[in-house]
Amino acid sequence: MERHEIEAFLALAQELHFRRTAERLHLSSGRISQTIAKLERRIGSPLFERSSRQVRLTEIGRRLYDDIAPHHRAIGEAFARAASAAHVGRDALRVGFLGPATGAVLSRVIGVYRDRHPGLEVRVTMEAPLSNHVGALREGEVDVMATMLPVEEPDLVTGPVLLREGRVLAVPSGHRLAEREHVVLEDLADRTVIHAASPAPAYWQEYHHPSRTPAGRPIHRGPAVDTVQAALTLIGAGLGIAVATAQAGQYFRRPDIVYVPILDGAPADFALVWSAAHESEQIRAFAAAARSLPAR
Amino acid sequence: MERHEIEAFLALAQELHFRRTAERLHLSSGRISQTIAKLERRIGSPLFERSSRQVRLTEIGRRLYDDIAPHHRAIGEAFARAASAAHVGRDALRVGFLGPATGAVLSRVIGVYRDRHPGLEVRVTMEAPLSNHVGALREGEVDVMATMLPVEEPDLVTGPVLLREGRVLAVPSGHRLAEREHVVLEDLADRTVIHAASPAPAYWQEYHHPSRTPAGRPIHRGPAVDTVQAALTLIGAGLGIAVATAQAGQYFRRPDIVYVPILDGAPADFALVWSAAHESEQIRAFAAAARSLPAR
DNA sequence: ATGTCTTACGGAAGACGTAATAATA
DNA sequence: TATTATTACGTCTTCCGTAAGACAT
Repeated sequence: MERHEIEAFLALAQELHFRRTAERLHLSSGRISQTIAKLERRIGSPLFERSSRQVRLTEIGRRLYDDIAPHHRAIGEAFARAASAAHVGRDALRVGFLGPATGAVLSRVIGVYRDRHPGLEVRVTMEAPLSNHVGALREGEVDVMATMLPVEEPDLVTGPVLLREGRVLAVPSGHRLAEREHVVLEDLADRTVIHAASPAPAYWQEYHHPSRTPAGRPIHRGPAVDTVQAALTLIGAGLGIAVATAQAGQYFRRPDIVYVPILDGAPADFALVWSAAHESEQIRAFAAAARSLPAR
Repeated sequence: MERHEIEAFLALAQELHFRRTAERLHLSSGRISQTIAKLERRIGSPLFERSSRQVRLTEIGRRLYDDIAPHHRAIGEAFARAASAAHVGRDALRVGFLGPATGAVLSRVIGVYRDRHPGLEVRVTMEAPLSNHVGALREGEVDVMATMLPVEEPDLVTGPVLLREGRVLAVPSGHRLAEREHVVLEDLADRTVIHAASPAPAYWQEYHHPSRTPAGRPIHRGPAVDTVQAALTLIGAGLGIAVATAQAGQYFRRPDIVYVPILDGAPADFALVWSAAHESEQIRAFAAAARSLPAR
């Protein structure tokens, strides 16, 4: 009984629907099917009766659900308590960020926080990779991350938005779109767009680097990168173009790259995010300092 | 909190010793160290204080242990109950085996079982691969397996021994050792010996295909195989020699292979093995039938 | 010097998504 | 035909052992 099997089983027992279960766990429905099938082979009996129209718990499945659900929850809570206890009396609040503009706003938040709480220390420890932007939170390397929404993870809390940025398209100077005053998403049709490397969740990829235009025409997935710098190198080499935030135009000015505003690009919101299990007084105070800043 | 992390934590909290914990879980101590380190990073605090002389639980570690140990046990028991319930009223007892001689003894056991319980059906379903010889038990594909000891798995029960076999060395007919009346393990020194493919547990490999002679001289690990037939093909091609059981001399007679008895080889015991969680009345009856046979 | 825990690295098991297939209404 | 669950397959993550390193007795 692996964790992912138990969680798939419990979720399916509640949803009684493979597709909804898959969406809730951010997995594909095929995977849920295989995970449950494997569990049933090991148990030696079906846990669900399914037709293509209905899914129901069997007697053994119902009993198993009642037996393990409270214990599974209790274990989760025990880890949360341990994580919470671990962070009381921690010396410094460790903050991570994604992208240079976020870092700039962050220093203003830190200023307010330091004024209000002179005794408490803050350390900006690291810039996150584009892929796995919340990994450092999960690994316990930072306490708060200033990163790009959407973040739809049940174990993470989304705090105040620090910054809302427009979208630009980064293209090589010689590119056909480089002359334009602005573009729309439809202009991406059939082009090769650089995107974040794979550990990034699918919903995040799709939000920031859509695979289709609003009219439904395909956008080709180009090479995957971990940093904006790497993306720019590839763009300069003519290997693709990339959707970026307006801050790129200020912080990554280069002669071989042109940034063209995307009129209908979904806005990029940057917000504070932290682990629900690790939430502490210091984190709440830091979030409060962020909320007190004038909106930009 | 993955299953392997929880189990490593609980075992280490009991043993307070990395090497012993590793042995208990059939893992390397380096792996235990990394698993615990990762867990501590995620929790955000050490769970153990360790010097190279002593390992102790921290306050947070102690609390976590007390919190999750009973729930972890409860979940394990719930799965065992489900597995047990799944197998009452099952139509046929599915039996697997390893090696043709085992299959032969098995048919005598089945004869006795059928005489005693005419209403109960038995199906010999499959021959197991040399690697992963108990995998079918864990996957729920068979109920009982007649296989080679040692089996040191906490979730499996070792039943009565069906057969004890001596050891032979399988060598190509032209081989220097082919002329010998018999050999000793020391003759394997510096030779290349074919062994079972990798999913087989390390203790099983070491028992059947030792990596050193009694005097400590190395025995080289040759190619890995899944079946005796595959091993013989490789031996015939001159790619190595293999330690086998005496039954091979009867069931796999070939002109290009010679079997030479190994005087001091550890005996190969074949026994019934089944899953503790799936133990049923039928399985106990089958084991009783095996015990009633005259020893060979 | 020995026993202990940790770190670095290459290989392999399996979790995962995609896409084709089957079944039901 | 539309919606659902299952199966087949190739990719990629990460778990794992090996072996070298660091530290203490």
